[in-house]
Amino acid sequence: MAESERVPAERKRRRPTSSGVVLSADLIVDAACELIDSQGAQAFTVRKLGAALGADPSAVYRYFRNTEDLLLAVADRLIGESMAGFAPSGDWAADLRDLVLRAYRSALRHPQIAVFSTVRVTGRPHEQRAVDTGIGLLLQAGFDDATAVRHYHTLVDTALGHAAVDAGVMRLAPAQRAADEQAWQDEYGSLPADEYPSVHRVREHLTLMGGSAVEPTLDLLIAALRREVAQRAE
Amino acid sequence: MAESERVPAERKRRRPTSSGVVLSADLIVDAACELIDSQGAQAFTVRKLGAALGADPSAVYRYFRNTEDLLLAVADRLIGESMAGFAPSGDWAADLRDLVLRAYRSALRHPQIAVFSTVRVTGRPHEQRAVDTGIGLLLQAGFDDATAVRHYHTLVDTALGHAAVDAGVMRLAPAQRAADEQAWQDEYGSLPADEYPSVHRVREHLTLMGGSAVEPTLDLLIAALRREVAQRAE
DNA sequence: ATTCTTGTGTCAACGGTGTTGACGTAACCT
DNA sequence: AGGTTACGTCAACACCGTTGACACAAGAAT
Repeated sequence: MAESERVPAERKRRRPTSSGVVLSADLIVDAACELIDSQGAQAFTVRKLGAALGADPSAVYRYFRNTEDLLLAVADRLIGESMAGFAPSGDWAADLRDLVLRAYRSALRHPQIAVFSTVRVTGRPHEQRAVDTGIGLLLQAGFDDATAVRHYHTLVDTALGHAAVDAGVMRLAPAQRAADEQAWQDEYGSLPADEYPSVHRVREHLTLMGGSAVEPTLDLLIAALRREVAQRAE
Repeated sequence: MAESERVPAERKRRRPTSSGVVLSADLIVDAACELIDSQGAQAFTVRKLGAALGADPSAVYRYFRNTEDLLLAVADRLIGESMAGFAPSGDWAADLRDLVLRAYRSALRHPQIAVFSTVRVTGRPHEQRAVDTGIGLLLQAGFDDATAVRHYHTLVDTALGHAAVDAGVMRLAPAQRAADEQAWQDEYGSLPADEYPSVHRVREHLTLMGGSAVEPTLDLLIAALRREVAQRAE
């Protein structure tokens, strides 16, 4: 899991910072994750990262070329984390749901990263393992090769897409986010019946628009796949 | 969400800027769209917007509370564009597919905007119209109120999620994008059969991972909805 | 033990950002 | 004609990412 160092992987001189911390690429990635998780991605800045580390912000540039480079290293760690502990049960549909939901959750854990890390093919070991596992489950279900690939693509892009959307919501400051959910009641709950009949009719249920839609979506997709398999068996 | 206007919708005093332009909220949104489309979302700043308008950057704050507020207006314009020309056929499933695909396409037509605009509840007129139409189609299909809302949420978030993912790909430089698609063949096409049996088996079909997965996804979702309605009717 | 090299933490600075408050002036109302 | 005030402008603030110069301690060489 190498990072894109500007510096040989192994460091010899470990000079502690003025506050006594001994820096390393791993430690910086740790701190970055923590910062993003606790403060929200919006709050992530190199300067705050430096403060959290107890080091001058510019020290980060001894380990990463720039902010994007650092965020890629964080994304790299994500892929590994998300698949840790995945244990197939034997039910292909349930396992697929679990696998894809893991990708979603770990992407969502770091919202800012999710937006750009979901579009690149990393080709790294963890990604390769995940792809093989997912396609394997679809083959096990009985789909032919091409269909398995197509369906895998569908599931993964859907999960990552939802992650990107939901990540955007997470990026908002908590107060802003609350206001946004409230908006469904405030702005939509009181639309006039003559101009917006459907919205008016369902106004009691608009809070359902608040949370994430991943799980309902995956449930529908997997139900459709299950049915496809069943029909094929007839 | 709070009103975007800090000012009554209709303006009386139209004082031209020092360069002779007469500002308006619409004109500012125009300029913002143009700027983002041509230069990329990264390049969008209030100061550049001011320069493009031939006005002091801070003039923007007479029309929008802050940048976020302006971007919501941009997002709503996109929704409006996408809905222009939508004509329901009477087949709720086909109409839903069309409606949602329109949202996807217009988001994708402006990849730079899509990345952030897919994320917020704008609460603005165009969005309200689209929401009412979509939920109306689901009610017409026979779903109860709460279920209609849930399914609408599912469809919209899915389409916008795919737009976000696919827009991310579009943003890559063409060379980069080609390399990324090639990676599916290069990196995955030659994985050893013993370690990655499933990927190895489907290696002929990995190019299917290239394009967008929206349509297959929507087809699966709508098939699931159709079946739900059919079962309810029994 | 002393010197030398160099990796690396620090500091100051640059040019950028969004946003705000004061200010004057032109556009409308009476 | 005069008064109000909307709104464009300006200057300033507090941030941001990033860089180049610098000091110094860790390890190597002697």
